[in-house]
Amino acid sequence: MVGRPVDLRRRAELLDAAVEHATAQGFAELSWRSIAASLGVSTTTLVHHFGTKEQLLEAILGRLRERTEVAAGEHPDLASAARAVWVWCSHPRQWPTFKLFFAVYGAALQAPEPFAGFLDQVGVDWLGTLRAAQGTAVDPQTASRRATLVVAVIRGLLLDLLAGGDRTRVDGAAESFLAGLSEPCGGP
Amino acid sequence: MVGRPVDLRRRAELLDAAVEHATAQGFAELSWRSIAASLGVSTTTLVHHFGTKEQLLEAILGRLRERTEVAAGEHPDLASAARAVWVWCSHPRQWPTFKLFFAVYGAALQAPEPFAGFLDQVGVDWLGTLRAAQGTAVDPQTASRRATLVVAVIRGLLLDLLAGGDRTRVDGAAESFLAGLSEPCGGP
DNA sequence: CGGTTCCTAGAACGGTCGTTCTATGAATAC
DNA sequence: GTATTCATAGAACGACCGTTCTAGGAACCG
Repeated sequence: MVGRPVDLRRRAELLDAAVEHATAQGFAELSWRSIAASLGVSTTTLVHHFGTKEQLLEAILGRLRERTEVAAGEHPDLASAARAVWVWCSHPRQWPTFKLFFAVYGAALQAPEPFAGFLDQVGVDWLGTLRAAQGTAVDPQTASRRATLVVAVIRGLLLDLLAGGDRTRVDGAAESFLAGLSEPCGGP
Repeated sequence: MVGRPVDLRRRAELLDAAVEHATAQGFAELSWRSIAASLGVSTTTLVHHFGTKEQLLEAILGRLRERTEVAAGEHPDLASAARAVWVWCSHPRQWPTFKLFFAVYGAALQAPEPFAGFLDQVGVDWLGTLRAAQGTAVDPQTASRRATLVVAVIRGLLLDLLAGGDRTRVDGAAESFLAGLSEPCGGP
């Protein structure tokens, strides 16, 4: 006798809705009851599928990490890869997702207990993508340094943009940085 | 009859201790009771001096803004000003403060209700300082663009550093950016 | 069909939260 | 001195939190 099989699709469906709720309603107001009310189910249902608040959080963080991962794509050099990443990240469609991203990031900096994996993984995800975009010609240390700078610029400009910064000003700064990337002109 | 005068020094003292508590214990665990226990007073004392949780939050945010403001200083050009800001911000002594800063920043992105002033003010504080460092020779639009980029780089690299990023890698990225700032070499 | 396991819901528990009420010393003005 | 206001504390209230208990339908296997 095996009984009724586990419905993994249902769990994924609830998780997606939970992430959407966190994106729309804010990371600080995450509770069993608020999510359940938003999805039209009972808190018991959520508890049954995710177990603990911390486990739900881990699941949400995993989904969020997938959503904020840059499309690896195939780009000839670092400059075009960086431009593609910036265009994708800075699109208004992504704003709510990245607001959630930075809310989680900020919370993780002060309370790394349930977020440690998120911080670590997020740190290597983008870096790996942008290091790979430089091919094997440049030495690893230089590639790592450049990728770090590109990630920092994109995140910093995103912070400015999401906080209500002037779009043309931020885009101008991004363009000037990307232009400098295209012609290294003696840069390290 | 006027009675006993208001003790503003006591309020400032409590506020400083509250900010220190938020820096050490984390922004998410801010409550009347936890702060009161940490300071060795009763919650009633805090309520008496600050009124509402939201008013306490505003006061803490104001103090935090002061603490994260870069020392304006007198620097000959943007590159040296940027380097000074980076050296000051990236010092381990400042890490807890900036962890709190980014925790507040992230929370503000999703719930701007009590944080709107913080986001706005923080946006113009650094930008103004770094625009002023460029003097009046460069046209305002270019100066604004460059200041935006410098702020983004510093914030982005700080995020990396505070998340546990390798110090030498982050410092290398900072150095390469600052070097590029010194010799604009055709950059806009 | 019966048996077993999953899915869902409602109620309740202990805990923490922000806030308010009441009351007791301390400091100032007259 | 008295009168008034501030400073502080303790207790309590209602609301929300995560979690657990109980229980009833639903889906699969034999």
